[in-house]
Amino acid sequence: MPELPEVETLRRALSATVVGRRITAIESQLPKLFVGPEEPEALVGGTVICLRRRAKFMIWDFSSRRALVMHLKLSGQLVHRDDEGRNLAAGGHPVPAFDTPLPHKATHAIMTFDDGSRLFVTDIRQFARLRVMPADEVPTFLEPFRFGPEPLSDEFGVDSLARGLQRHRRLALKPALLEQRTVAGLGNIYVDESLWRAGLHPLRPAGGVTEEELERLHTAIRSVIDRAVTHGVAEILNGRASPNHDFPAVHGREGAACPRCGTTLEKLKVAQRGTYVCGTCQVS
DNA sequence: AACTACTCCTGGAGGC
DNA sequence: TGCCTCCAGGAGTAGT
Repeated sequence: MPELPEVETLRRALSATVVGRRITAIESQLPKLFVGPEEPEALVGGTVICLRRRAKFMIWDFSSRRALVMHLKLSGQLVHRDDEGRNLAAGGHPVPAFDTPLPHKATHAIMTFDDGSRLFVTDIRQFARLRVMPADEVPTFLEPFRFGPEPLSDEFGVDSLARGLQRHRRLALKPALLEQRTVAGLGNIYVDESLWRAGLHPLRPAGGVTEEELERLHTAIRSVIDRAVTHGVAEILNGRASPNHDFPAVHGREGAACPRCGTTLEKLKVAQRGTYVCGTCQVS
C-alpha cells in the first residue's frame, strides 16, 4: 500500500530523526529481505547523511559512501523508536498498528543507532526489499526502471502525461497510470482518486482522452498527491476507507455515496486491482 | 515490444 | 467455533 505520499511522508518524518545518526548494529531474521549487492553489516559505522525518494523507493545516503535503497512494496512499515521505546517516526503500511510492541513477529530487521534508538522494519507479507550498495551505484540501479516524472515536480506537465499515456494508448487509463514510466509513484489508491477527480473512467483507453480531459487528469493527479503529502495520507484498513474521513473520496468506499453527485460507488476489477468508480461522474 | 496472468506472502473478513 | 476461500496489492517475470 505505501505509494508516493506514504513514502514521502515517512521520508520527511525519518529525516528529522535519523540524519546525523550513526548505525551501530543491524540485524535481520529474514535473509531474503536484503538482496545485496552488499551485506547489511556494511552499513555499520556509517552516519546517515540524507534520505531521498524516487518513485516509491526510499534511498538512505551514508557518510561511508554507501546507500540503503528500500522498497516497502505492499506492506512494509518503518518505525523509529528512542531508547525508551517511544515512537520518533513511523509510517508505511498501518498493520500492525504503529504503537504495537516491537519487535513484532513480522519485524524482519532492526537497525540500532548511536543514541540507542532503533529502526524496526516490519512487513506482514514479506514483499519489501532492502538493498545495500555503494552510493555511486544508485543511479545505475534506478536507470532501468525509466521512471516517469515525479508528479509534484516541474517535469510533470500536461505534455509529459500525454506522452506517457500515448505510449500505452491501447491500455486502459488505470493500468497506464499504474505504469511507473508514465508518472512515478502512483499506486492503486491514488490512481482511483485521480481518475474520479478528473471524471474519467478507469477503463477508458489511455490513447482516447481529449486535450481537455488530459488537463483535468494532470490537475487531478497533482492535487490528489499534493493533498496527501501536505494534509495526510489515505487511511485504508483491510481494503476499506474510514467513514469518518473525507479522504480518500472513493477508494475503499463501495456502496457509499459519491461525494460529488451522490451516486452509489461501485467496485470493479481493472487490471487485477480493486477499482472504485462513480458510474455517473466517470464517463466511459 | 506490448500486453496479460501469475507469483511472491500473510492476516483479516466473510460464508457456511 | 472453526475451517475454507477470497482478497489486499507493487512489481518482477513467464508466457502469448
